[in-house]
Amino acid sequence: MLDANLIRDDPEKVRRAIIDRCYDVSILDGFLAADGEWRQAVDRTNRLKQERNRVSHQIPGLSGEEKTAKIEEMRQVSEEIKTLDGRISELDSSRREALLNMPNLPHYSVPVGADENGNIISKTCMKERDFDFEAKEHFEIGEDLDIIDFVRGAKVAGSGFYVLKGDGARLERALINFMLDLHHQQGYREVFPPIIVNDESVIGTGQLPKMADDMYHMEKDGLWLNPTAEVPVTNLHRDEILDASELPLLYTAYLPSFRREAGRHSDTRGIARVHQFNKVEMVKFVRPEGSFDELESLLLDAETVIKALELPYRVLLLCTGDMSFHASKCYDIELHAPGGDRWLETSSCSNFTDFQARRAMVKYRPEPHLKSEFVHTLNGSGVALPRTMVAILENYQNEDGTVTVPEVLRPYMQGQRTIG
RNA sequence: GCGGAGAUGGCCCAGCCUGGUAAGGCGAUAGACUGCUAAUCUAUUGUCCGUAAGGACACGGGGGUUCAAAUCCCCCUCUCCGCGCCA
Repeated sequence: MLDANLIRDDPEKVRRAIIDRCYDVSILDGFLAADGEWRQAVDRTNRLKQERNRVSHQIPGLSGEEKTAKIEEMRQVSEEIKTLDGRISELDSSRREALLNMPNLPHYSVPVGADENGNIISKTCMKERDFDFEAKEHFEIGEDLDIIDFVRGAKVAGSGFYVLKGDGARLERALINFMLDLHHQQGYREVFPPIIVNDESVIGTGQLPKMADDMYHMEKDGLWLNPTAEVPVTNLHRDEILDASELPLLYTAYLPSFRREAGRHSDTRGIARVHQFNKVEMVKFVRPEGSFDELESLLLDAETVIKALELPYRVLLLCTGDMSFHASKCYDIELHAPGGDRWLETSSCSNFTDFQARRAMVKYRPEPHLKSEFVHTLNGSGVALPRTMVAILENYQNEDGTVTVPEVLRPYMQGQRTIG
């Protein structure tokens, strides 16, 4: 959510940002109209309430006709206030709705572009692997080794779900433990939050109202299945004023994530796009002034995971049109999957500046007794499991059909060197 | 799920029965005072509208009654205690 004062003071800056991000600018004009009317109405109701308060306090000292007259007068003022307050609440809703649907302002360093073609490859690491045999795709490998079972996943839950079996399940668990341990060493505190979240949380981080159709909703309880650990972890501190001395706060969490993937029909084969997947996530609460440096270090922390796994990857700096709407700046890490010669988005590291903090009311006091301010929040996957699994299976596959276990994972698999 | 008790400012806590500008304490910050510290005194310590002066709002959330609601009425959420159920 943007600062209403900033929008009033510099609407053209906001208009530029909305255009760069390919959103409809009418949302800005809608806000300005509702906001102007809202402020006038608030001013008028405040004056009326002042009058009512003043006279109401005089009434106990009055008697007879004068008292009756004042009471009648105030009854009418109260009626007027009630009508006006109703109008204010309508205006406030449209104001707020416009605010909730307005994207964050991109950082000046973000390239302007309409779609993924505007993204910039900011770094490429480790050469893609050359094969002297025909590389298989991960779903073939998984089925041949009987470690990924799509048929039974579909039986138990439906299309888009899968079962990890044997060394596949063990590899998944090894990855989770390896990543959590690494992030722990990097200074992140491990948490395991609820996997089900309420409306306030999902609004707080910005998935609602825009992404409602992408999440699983439990109507009976009014709750949502976690779409990304960013939601419960960031909302740990919703409606809190943090102690400045405890910033930056760094968290890491392993959490299953759920996406409905409504309306997406391509890319359904395999485990690269599924309804339920595990992810290890990093979340930072930081002071505003250093937040873009914190983004760079967050990216490095995520890259460390990939480097340790010795997988070929590249880092993209996303352009204005391709960033998710709550980010101010975002890097994607893509892993190379040689089976299908594809680049898979495996991590997304974003600085949301004060956008989420303002929605979720996460503040801190820069100095004792000074006015509290919004923190900046950041989030990075470190990293998404299925696509990492794809990259491992495809990059570490051997001609005989086996898969070598990456060296850093062996301690997590009782020293096992190969699968198959 | 049932019964009971609660939720008041950054924190603690009074006020509720019997409606009339949210009392007191703690902590924090600034100033005053004192060789230093402590103590003491004073001020500040939530949100919104407003350039400001000023004003409004805020007693878990939402409705209602009333000239006026922390206080009375209704609905909801959460916490604690007991009972029930349960991996």
